[in-house]
Amino acid sequence: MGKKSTDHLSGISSIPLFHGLPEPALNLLDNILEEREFLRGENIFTEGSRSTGFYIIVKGRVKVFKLSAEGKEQILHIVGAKELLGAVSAFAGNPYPAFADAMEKTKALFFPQNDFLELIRKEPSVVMNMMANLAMRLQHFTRMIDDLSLKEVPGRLAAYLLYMCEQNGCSDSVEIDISKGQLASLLGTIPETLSRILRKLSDNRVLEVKGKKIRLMNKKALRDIINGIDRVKS
Amino acid sequence: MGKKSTDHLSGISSIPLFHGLPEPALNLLDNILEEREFLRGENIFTEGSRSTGFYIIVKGRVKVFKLSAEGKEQILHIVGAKELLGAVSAFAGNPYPAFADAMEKTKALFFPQNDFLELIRKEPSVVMNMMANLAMRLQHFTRMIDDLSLKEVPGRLAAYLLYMCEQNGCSDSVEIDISKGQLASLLGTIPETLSRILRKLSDNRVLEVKGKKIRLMNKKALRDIINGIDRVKS
DNA sequence: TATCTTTTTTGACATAAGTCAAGGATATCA
DNA sequence: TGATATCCTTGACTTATGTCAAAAAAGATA
Repeated sequence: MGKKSTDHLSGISSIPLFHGLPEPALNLLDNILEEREFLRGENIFTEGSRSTGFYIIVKGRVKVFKLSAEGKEQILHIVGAKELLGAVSAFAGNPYPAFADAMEKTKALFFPQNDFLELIRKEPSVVMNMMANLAMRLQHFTRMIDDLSLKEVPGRLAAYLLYMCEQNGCSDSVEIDISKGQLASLLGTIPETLSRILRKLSDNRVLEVKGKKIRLMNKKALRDIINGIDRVKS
Repeated sequence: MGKKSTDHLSGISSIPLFHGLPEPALNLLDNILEEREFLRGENIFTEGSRSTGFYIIVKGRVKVFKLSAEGKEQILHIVGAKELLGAVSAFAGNPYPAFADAMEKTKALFFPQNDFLELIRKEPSVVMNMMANLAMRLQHFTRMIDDLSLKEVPGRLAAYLLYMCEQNGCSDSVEIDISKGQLASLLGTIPETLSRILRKLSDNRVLEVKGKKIRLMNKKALRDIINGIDRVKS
């Protein structure tokens, strides 16, 4: 793959899936992986279509989502750099269960299904990393199902904000890096509802919303909302 | 493990996770696996507790569920014979993300975490089977999230019934093997709502409900309901 | 069979959240 | 910079589904 080989190698070893692999395995990978680029909004795969492999995102972000009959979208997750896309289907040999669109200009490495089987034979440890990845995602979905069915929208929002806050070292301020419409979809609701809830929490001095920047003024209140002790209703 | 050894061996090879393993591996497993029994209603593990291994269900059924702050339960899945219980947490090294209770007298094989790492070194192919298992469950959750957020309760019920019908060779008749209250929880709703919807579908001759036996009189209508074309509202 | 418990059904009611529609605010691009 | 498209907000309204309470039905126990 000429010029880009070294890029690949350094890139490859920084991918969790390939952590700790010996040099020969990395070289093998370098020959297998195929670089692909997607524009903002471009579709990467479609629900129901057969999977021929999976992607490792290098740069950019991809939203994986389902569509209702009326076209309402529910984002399942957002896949960012160094994460896997479409691995479950590729592995299980099932069609893709959801859509995937690039949210911005995205660079990814495509890993063809056939080559994967070969790699596993030569380097079984990869599978361990992959299992960890699947396990993590399962836990994410478990929490999501929990949220969707047991919490009301303000609770899901509060959980999301507190979670985001923790991720970013938690300076009491969260910068949401997706549109509010997309956030609504991620929370399993619609923009109008999200907007109203942000307003109410703002009025009650639980949050301070400035565009995409949200300050968590009262984390205790947020935790209470998650637990159904809703001081915001009134 | 004396007398039960051969039981184990025949049992073990019939577990998808251990399909196709050579004799020595099976013997190794026989020494590792620990038989455990649970009574109806007995708790097997609790949300938040540390996992020390996972179970392979031999007989009986286990419900895995989350609890809301007010005690409302959402069943995530029901684990039956030959399936894995708690594998994700055991593997990811995280605490259990949900509760698990035996729904009836249940026999299971416990697989301690430490021994698992050893097995993988000796028999990496097990991991492949395990990944397939995780992948399948991920797809199940994907569908579940889809249902919970994009479909209304009648749609979820319809999807459930049609799915069950397909599973059982589909003689147009489904015998639900859990209580209606539990089914409500599985569908992310409450018994009252489920009862009302069953009533309505009965009145409209889409279903015929006799206790736990449900006949699908009009599958086309059920499919329409899933797609939001709801002939039952009126 | 009779008694007790649990599950299911029904009714009246409350409410969270969705729909529809329109006006502002922001971003994007020439 | 101005023009155009997208995103966000707000209001009025509807509705699916949850809550509470009580009766009916079905199972379990003695």
